[in-house]
Amino acid sequence: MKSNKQTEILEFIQYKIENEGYSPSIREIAEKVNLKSTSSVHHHLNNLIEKGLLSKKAKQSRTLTSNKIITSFKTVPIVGEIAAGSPLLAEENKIGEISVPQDKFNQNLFALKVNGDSMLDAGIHDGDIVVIDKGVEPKNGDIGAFMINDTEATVKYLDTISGKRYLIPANKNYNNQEINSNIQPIGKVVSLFRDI
Amino acid sequence: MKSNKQTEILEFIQYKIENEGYSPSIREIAEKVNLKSTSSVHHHLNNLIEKGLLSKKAKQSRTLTSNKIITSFKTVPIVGEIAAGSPLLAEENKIGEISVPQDKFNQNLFALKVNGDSMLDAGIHDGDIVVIDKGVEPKNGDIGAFMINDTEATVKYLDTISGKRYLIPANKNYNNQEINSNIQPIGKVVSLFRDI
DNA sequence: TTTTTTCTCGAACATTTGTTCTAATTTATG
DNA sequence: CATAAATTAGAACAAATGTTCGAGAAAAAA
Repeated sequence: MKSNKQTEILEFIQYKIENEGYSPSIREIAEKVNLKSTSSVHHHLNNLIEKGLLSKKAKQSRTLTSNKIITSFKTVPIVGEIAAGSPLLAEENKIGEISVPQDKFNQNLFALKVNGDSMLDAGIHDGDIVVIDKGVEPKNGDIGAFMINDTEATVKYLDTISGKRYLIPANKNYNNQEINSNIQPIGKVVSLFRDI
Repeated sequence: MKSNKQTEILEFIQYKIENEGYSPSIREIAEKVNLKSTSSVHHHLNNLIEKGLLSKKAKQSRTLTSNKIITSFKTVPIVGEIAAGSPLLAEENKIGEISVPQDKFNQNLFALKVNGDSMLDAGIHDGDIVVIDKGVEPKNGDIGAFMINDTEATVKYLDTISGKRYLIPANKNYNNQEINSNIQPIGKVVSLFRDI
């Protein structure tokens, strides 16, 4: 045996609500957590309700709700500064989480906190959170996220000038940067969030 | 009678999921939309499913899920152009919905689609969605939403110059506008969303 | 070990709930 | 108006589901 049965039940309920959109029935729970009797599940549910971790309507099916914040939104990690040499999404680089609506549901999303004002003229400010789709390679004219020397993530326009490809800032105080082997595309910027 | 029965049903399902956390039963729907028979509801549900607006598991209770974005997030209406003389949040002005994370949960939130580039230098672009808290009166230096002549909603800086209060655009091509009785504050702009 | 508590099982029961069928009613169509 | 289509109602049924009770098993406490 590993963890607590009640934790197992709670997690299954949360999983089910998050992924299917509705609560499991007691028998579904029983099967999932290897309990042969519905009354056993019932027992645990009452316990979880007493602890304030669950709610439900009496005598009504599939009305379990988790009191934790559980939604069908996708929570994607936000990364800030990248520790030298560490992978982009390493735990040490994570500075928070952001929730992205389901119509952007995608396993390849993550968010990056913008550092600096090099994209100011594109309306991207220092401190803004940009959501990046790792599954989409940025094309010419796109705003993309790029990894430089495996130590720095940056957001820039991508474009080709005279046959060479450049990272292009949206700010006259910054210079274009030719793409070389030290610059790897991470993904395309698909949306922007800002708290004002 | 006003709108379609199926719309009524769909909205109730969405409301229920959003507010209670679980799908209504067919009988609950019947009662809510004034249908005496469960089979009538059944009929409409099948229709909605055919249209791709709903999903459900056969023979399983309370497994309706809306294919629209429905979560425990707060859905706030987006308004665009304001029809002359109509209340800001009138149905006719509504152009969509946006989901706002629960940590911004607030009964006074709504969203406004930005029209024009008068706030470009503040990084607010034409087409951006700004979320407005009606419960917070914008103060000097804040970005606020204001209603002009009850016909136009606008987003501007608010500030006092030489003892007079002005709406101040963030774009040199636009002029300050002194606040008079034709200009009413709606609320404070608290966040910004942009699809790129 | 003995006692107590917690957990589990099995079965049975009462409701809730989805489903189906037929007929009546209303609404649209020609 | 007559006809067809869509909507609604009513009833009955089968399945899913929550609930309860008693007893046994396992784990914890004494």
